[in-house]
Amino acid sequence: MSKSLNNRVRRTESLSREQIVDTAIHLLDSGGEDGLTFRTLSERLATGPGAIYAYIANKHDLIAAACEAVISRTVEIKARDLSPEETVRTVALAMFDAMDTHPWIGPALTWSAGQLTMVRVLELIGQQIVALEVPIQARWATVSALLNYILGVGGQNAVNTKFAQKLGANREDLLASLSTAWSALPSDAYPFVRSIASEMRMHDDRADFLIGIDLILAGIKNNN
Amino acid sequence: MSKSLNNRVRRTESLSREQIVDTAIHLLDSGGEDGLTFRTLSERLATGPGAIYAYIANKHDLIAAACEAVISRTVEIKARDLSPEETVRTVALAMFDAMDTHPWIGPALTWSAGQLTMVRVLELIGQQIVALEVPIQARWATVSALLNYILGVGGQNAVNTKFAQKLGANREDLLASLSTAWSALPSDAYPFVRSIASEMRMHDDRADFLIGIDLILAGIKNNN
DNA sequence: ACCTGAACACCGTTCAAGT
DNA sequence: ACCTGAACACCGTTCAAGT
Repeated sequence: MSKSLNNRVRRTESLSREQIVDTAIHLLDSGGEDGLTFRTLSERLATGPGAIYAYIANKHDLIAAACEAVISRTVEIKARDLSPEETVRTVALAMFDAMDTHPWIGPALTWSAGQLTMVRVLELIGQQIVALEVPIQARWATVSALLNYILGVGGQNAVNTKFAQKLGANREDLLASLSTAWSALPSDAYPFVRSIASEMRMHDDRADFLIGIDLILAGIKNNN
Repeated sequence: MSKSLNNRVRRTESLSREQIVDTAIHLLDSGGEDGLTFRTLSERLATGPGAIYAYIANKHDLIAAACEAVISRTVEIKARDLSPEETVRTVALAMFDAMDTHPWIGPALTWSAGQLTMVRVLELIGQQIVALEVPIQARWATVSALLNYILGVGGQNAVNTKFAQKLGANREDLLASLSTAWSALPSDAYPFVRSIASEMRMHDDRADFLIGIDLILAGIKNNN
């Protein structure tokens, strides 16, 4: 797609695509998706808002490029002596941590829109699926399930973060008030929700995420 | 929160919250999140944009209310003579279909922000988890995994739909071009992605979604 | 040749003015 | 008492004008 846009030959100290993306990541990290505007971005880069369009097509492209930059760093995992299951866990946790540090990538990330980095994640996980001897007809659906789960948690993470910062509350306060609300539900209609209200309050997102991965891995083993 | 906003006593044929939400759902269905603006909405309702704020706090609230309306219809599933597994499948598929018909609810839906309808889904699935005799310490994480997966797929669905309509292409064309791109990847670095390129092209989102649910259910059984 | 930044066509939201 | 719709403070994006 961007074959003809080779800017490397220039020697002016002017704008570069990499510089723009890096600054965008900083703005996204500190202010979420709303924190990134072409006006603040161009201000940081000491230029006019129009100048950015020489390097980037539009805002969607800019966010996609920022995602790529973050995930490509995440995916650089050396193949150590790990079992297929351990490798899947490692990759999944790396993705979780990246989406936790940069909540804005959650909704922007998709593995089917042709983002090259997500294809690399797909390859990485897919190879473990093969190593786990999943029959060939089941491979696609199995990889789909894992990736959907991983990206899904990232998306939920983003919603929660946004919700929390909109209310100006921290995570603990939010969980506490939600827990209280759940405990106050009628016990005839909501026995289950009431029963886990206190457990929910103290849950660990990261640990629960991994339990979900393990559940899917256990399901894969069980199906073979 | 909204205890004092009881509008039922009025008898004028003026605006109602329900009417606003219904119109909003129509606009969202036909034009996505961008299709809903206060100007077009108020136009449809034959009023000014300001009038809506008497019934709804802001756009976020409006979308949340639209979600609630859609999901509450979805969740009205009669308890038939189904096994716990079958019930989970039924609920999950109902959610999938709702998110497929209304792609905009995917990103807006979250079960931790106190949306009452999602709590009902949580209860419904949680009761099956209890019936499956998941040990009490594992219940929260198990329900989390299922709900995260369900909502995650919905979120991905939304991204894909948005992507497709932005390009003005249909699903088949998108999958075909993606499949071609995957087949053209270097075989040394991307053996797995290449191997499933053709399978991906013909995959059925709904069937794959269900396979993921079954994988998690199998994992639950395996863990007991 | 490259950058600038005013201008355009939109948003969500508010609130004085009408009826 | 309730609704209206101009006005405000923003957006992303474009493009004539500058250097």
